Amino acid sequence: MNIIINGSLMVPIYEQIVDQIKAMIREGELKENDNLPSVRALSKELKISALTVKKAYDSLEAEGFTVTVHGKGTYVAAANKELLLEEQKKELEADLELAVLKGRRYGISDEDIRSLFELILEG
Amino acid sequence: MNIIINGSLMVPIYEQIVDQIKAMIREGELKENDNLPSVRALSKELKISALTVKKAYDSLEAEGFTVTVHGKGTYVAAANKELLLEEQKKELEADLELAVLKGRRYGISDEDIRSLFELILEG
Amino acid sequence: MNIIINGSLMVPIYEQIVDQIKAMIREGELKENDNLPSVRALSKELKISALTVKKAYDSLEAEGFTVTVHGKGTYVAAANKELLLEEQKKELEADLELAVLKGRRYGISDEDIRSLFELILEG
Amino acid sequence: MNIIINGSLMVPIYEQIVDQIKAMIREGELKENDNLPSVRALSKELKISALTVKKAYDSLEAEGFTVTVHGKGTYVAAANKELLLEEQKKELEADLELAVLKGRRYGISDEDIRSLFELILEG
DNA sequence: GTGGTCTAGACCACT
DNA sequence: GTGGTCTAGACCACG
Repeated sequence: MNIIINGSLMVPIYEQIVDQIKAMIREGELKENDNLPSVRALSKELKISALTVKKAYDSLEAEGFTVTVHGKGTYVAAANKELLLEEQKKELEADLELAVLKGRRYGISDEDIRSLFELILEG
Repeated sequence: MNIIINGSLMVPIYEQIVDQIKAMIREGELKENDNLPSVRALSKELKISALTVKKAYDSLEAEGFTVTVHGKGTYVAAANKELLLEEQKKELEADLELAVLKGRRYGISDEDIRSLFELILEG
Repeated sequence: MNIIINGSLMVPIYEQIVDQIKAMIREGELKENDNLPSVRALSKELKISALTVKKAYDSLEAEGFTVTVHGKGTYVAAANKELLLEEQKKELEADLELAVLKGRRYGISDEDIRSLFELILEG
Repeated sequence: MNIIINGSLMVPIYEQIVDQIKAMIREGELKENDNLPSVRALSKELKISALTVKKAYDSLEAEGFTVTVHGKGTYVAAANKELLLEEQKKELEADLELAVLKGRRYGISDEDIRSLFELILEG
């Protein structure tokens, strides 16, 4: 499981896991009915608390990306990739919009905001 | 005091106050030596706890934007607008970077991220 | 009335007044039965609130250094200069002791504390 | 945690905590990455409000002496002992200066102030 | 009336 | 269990 946890980021660990598993599903790295690693296994691999992995899996299941079968494990659900992509784009859009609005609230010009953005994207 | 509190946001109230007062200072709406509303007055106006306002004011003072005189009130300090602008740009940069990183984590191409961004900026 | 108020100091204004009037009494600049300036007059002269001067005068009277005659004014009481000096020295001693103890709590050597002290005294 | 709160002092409780933890760090009693007691645990131990402990911890973090990890705890940061020592000396210097100024305001001669100081240091 | 500190307890997010 | 935020109200020091 190629998941990378960045502890120094201000993003909760469980969210980083959710994000990356969603991406894997969308990119086909994880296919329908694939078996996710067990909570215990993943928590060992990432050296984090099992509760944190559990929370990520719960979140995925709540959003319909996985199904958990008691006593067997967690599996990738039938995914509508396009829907997922749309959802993720909307989330990204919301984040970008919040940032832009904050910049404007700070009185930073759109030109300056764009420059910053390009710097980051190309950086 | 035109401060707007959004309780549904995930940004702490005291931080919203800090942000908006900083913006007012930078935009000249609040000038050097201007008197900020008293802790109690603002807490009443915004219908929040006095401690929350106090926390915001403490933060502003710690960052050097205001000076507080015991028994008299809180005043706008000699404003270093350039410093403030730099700080705000850094904050915006951090927000944008988080958004971009999330987009990439989602497997969205830089081109698509840029398109979304431009849509927002021009929208 | 040669009283000097330092607003930037962290010492309350009323205390600065009390201290300086005590010193004047001890040094004979103010003698028994001398008339202190009226609360209003002094507050105008020092450009501070009358309440603050009142508080200083109250404090002096409570400690027995002055007597206030209703409708007439405030007068210097019969002062035991030596007692006053002893009192003031004890207060100074307490302040110095607190500072020294804090320094030691911080793990600063007595030699270093002494150096700092001499620097201040000679500075 | 050997912290002693003196309620009768005029020093705020949270500041007493900050002072003593800083001293522990400087003296090596607390080392890098050591875990500070949880806010709740310390508040129980000292029989004070959790918010008061929190305020002390916030202050320590703002000054860079500790790092707080959400949901995990508060840890001693990579200690810059020299910086800390300088800071503490500055604090001591300020205290001593206030005392000396008060003594002079009282009309006590520098010689007498020095005698008092030496008495305390050698006492 | 103004800020400064403290309380006791609540609810939420993260591990 | 840990920190993060917020409340409602108290008491004190200062002006």
